[in-house]
Amino acid sequence: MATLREVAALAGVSTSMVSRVLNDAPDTRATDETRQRIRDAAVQLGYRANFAARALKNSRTHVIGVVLPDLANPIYIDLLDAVEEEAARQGYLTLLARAEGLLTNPDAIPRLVHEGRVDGVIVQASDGLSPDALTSLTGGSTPAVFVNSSHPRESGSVLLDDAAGGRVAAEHLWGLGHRDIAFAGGLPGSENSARRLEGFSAALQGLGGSLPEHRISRRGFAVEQGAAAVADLLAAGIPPTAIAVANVNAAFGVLTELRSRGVAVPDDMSVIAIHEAPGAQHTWPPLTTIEMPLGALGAAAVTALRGLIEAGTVSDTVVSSPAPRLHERESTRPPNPHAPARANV
Amino acid sequence: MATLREVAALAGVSTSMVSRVLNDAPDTRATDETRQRIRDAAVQLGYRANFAARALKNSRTHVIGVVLPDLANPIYIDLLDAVEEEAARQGYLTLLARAEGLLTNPDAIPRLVHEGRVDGVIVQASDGLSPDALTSLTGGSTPAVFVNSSHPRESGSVLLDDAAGGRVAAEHLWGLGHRDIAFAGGLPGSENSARRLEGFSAALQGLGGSLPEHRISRRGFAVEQGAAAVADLLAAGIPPTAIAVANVNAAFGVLTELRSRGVAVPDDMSVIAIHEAPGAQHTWPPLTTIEMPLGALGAAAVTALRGLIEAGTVSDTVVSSPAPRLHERESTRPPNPHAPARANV
DNA sequence: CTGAAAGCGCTTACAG
DNA sequence: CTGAAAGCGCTTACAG
Repeated sequence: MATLREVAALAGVSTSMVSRVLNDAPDTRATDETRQRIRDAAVQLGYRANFAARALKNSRTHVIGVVLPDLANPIYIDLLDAVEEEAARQGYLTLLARAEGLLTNPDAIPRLVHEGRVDGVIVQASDGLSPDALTSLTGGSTPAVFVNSSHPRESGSVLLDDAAGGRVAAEHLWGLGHRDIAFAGGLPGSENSARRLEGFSAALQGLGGSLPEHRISRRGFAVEQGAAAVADLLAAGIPPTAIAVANVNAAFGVLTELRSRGVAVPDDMSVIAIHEAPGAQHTWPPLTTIEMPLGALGAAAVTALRGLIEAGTVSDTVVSSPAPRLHERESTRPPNPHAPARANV
Repeated sequence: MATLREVAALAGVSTSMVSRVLNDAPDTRATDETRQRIRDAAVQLGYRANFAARALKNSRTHVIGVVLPDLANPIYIDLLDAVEEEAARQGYLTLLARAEGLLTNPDAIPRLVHEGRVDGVIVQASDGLSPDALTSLTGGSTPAVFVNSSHPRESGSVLLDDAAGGRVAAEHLWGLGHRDIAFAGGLPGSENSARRLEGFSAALQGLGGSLPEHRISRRGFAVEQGAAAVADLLAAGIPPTAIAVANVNAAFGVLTELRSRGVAVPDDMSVIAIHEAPGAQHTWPPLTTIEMPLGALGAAAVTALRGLIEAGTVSDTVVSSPAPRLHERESTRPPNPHAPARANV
């Protein structure tokens, strides 16, 4: 691990010169010959600027922290992947921060910044967190961008176009001929879910249909919560012919619960989910999904965070491009008028 | 962001004292009263030791890098999760490094260390990499622990007890009554797969069975490669009554391909896979898997890396506890003598 | 029991 | 065109 000093010695110049030349500092007027000598010396010694020294001097690490509730959720992984990739493109490294400690210890996120470990953080908050909890997460002064969740005023925010996702789901089901459709949403407090529901319901109305309250369940985005939603939705009366699930993980639970109740998908009931996940192709039947632009979301988050870090600019972005994309698989089909559940009505 | 100096000023002592007290330095004999004054001042100012300054002084960052081929593979995510958790427990933070850049740019991993960004790296290499490629990955002098893959001499290694995984698969299938079993393995160069196959084959022999060469396919661990394995294995003659797949991702492909060929699982054929994955419960039929101790693997990797960093101790570990654990689901069942494929023999 | 001083490896006004 | 010097915020011998 050669130092600047050693490079300078080898090149026969001052450390100042080496620093300037190697960093392409503006208005550095060094002879081409000098530049070359410096470059050669650096290469010869395998010189790498020490990160800590640089960070100390510049008060900037070029590292961003990514705070995720957990790694089990494929949605978060896609986000993490996109963030890491875009960060790398923009010259930043990615530090992984688990939310577990962060939720029990409200000081954890600010500390990352106060210790100078990261220049800022991108946080995907858990769905249930209150606005107050979110505010206390970053302690106000931390450069933070909240992704896909509600957020404090001082922080940036990057959101999916959830309503558009809901709309695509409604249009697909309607186009297939479904007229009695249910919606399995996130928890009552979830703004993501509320927006998806809104887009879904509005689209249905625009098409001449409607989404009555008893066709709505708000159990949450997790697998077991999807199962609970099925219980709600099939509780009494005529079952719907299709269920739109606000999250692909919940949809896994929906599929399993439906099967265990003897409801055949898609013969008796169609199922569509918002968000794509690797597992969706391997369920039985393979799940029709609406892929949301998580890659673009992650990239937008990185860009927003840089704006906050470098210019103090807080921005709120809705990522609407690329548009939500339908993956039509085998869990959706035109409604079957002879489906057992409806046949005996 | 208060500095040591400010804390010292507020407490009315020297910065030396503050540093010593706050770090609980050995043989620091400060009055209890002084200690308290210092602590109070630190709290009052919200003091956090600057990470860069500390790293510069100590030549140690307490950050480890995790190098993963990609984030799409749930196995790697489990590993990442475990590493992050154990690292946190041991006082280390986790920097995520993508292998994409690392494979095209052989200098990338050593650079992380040479720049002083991380103290060492844990790398999960791609399955196909040659030993030479692995060696050049770390350039020899980088503290590195290779996980679940072959590795250069100077680096530590932490391996799963792959043979045990193969054995559990063989025993389960044999116990169910299967006598004609196939094995869908990783690529020919994969040491992981070779060990699983070895354990599998040896167990079968111990039980009085055998695994003839034509019942072995070596197409790889990926989904599509599992599909290719099915093609191999069903190519001609009597099909086996069960397939053990060396990797759960490939097993997804096996399931899909079997279905598309009209082979019913588990009626016509049983399928079992090594490694557990969230998706395995949601396939149809739900996939019987053998969960390998990835959590313990990740933790062992962190511990091995610390040994390398702090004591220069290179260690090779095989993680055999907890033992591979069978998740019996619906893709395995006793062989059906009337299965169509065999009935017409 | 406590402090002054050097130094980790950089960057950047300032001076020439 | 180039260098000497200060300083980023710590830690740790060394001295008293």
